[in-house]
Amino acid sequence: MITLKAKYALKALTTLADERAADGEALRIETIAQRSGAPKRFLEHILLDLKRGGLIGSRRGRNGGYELIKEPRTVSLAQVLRLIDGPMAPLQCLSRKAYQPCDDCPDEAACRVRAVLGGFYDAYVLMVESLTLADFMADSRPLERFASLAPAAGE
Amino acid sequence: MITLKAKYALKALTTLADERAADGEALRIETIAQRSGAPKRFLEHILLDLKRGGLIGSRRGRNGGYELIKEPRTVSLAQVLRLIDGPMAPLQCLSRKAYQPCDDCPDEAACRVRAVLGGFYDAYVLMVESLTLADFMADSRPLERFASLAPAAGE
DNA sequence: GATAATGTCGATAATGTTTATCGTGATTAT
DNA sequence: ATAATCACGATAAACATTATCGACATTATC
Repeated sequence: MITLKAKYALKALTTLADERAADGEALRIETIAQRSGAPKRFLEHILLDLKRGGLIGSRRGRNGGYELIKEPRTVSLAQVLRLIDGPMAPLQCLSRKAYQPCDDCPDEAACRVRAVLGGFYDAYVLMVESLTLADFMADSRPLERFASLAPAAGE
Repeated sequence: MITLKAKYALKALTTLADERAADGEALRIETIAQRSGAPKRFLEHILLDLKRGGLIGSRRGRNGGYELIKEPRTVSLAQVLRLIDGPMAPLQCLSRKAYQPCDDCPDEAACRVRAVLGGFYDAYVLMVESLTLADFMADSRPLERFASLAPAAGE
């Protein structure tokens, strides 16, 4: 499960990406809240996170608002999930950006769970890094690129 | 992140699978705790969950203990994760075994987040269902079967 | 049948995470 | 000035995670 916060973030980013595609203005929090369905006061914090992450920009004061400052196809799902929900790895000892040894593991190299999930996580990362905000916008079939996986299910 | 509880469960199952492969006896909680590194009193509950899930069997009383009652290659990672951590879907509205409409979504069919993550989750499920306890045991290279994914990273 | 070994299982609790809401301050256009 | 708007720390309710404990049930053995 991704958190609801991350879901709101993706909806907000999609809203901003749509607006950008339409050559629109910066959008107020209120407007983003309405279009994305996120609670306004909660969304404030989410937008701040996205801003700190360099994905969106803001203007304060009258006529202020938020706008996307990256090309949608350069913003990966992985980037957003890491920014909002933190490390994605199934085990902390497998995290690329936030590695930490697991407290319960005396010998990391001997850990079978780590070995198996490590291989799995490699594939996982390829997927979430190849999905981008652009995939959330139009009527794309973004995951047909993973169709090659299907044969693996047969075994 | 999978929970520590799920990690303990996988280590315990691997321990039991190893014992089974060696034609060993049922193992006491204490012994499983030592071999898997899980706290004994916490492990109790985990083993109960695994028993209720039909993966292991137990004998009470003197000379009691736990043993794996399934062929390791018939126990998927997905099964264990669902049993211990609950639904795996990135959104509850995408869960196969525990579907529920998302509270924040007025129109599920129009939800772009759902559409994109849905495609992603399909691939994810194929992976976790094709990994089995057998992959955790020997010196296997379980994830080479997902090597076909690699080209997708190039774009 | 008494005893010791062992699984069963509900209660409790410390800690952290998630999902918010609120008040106040800072900035900007008019 | 004033009104509109973002910035951001404080707070809190609800829930999840990670345990530990005590008491009970079952079984083998003496």
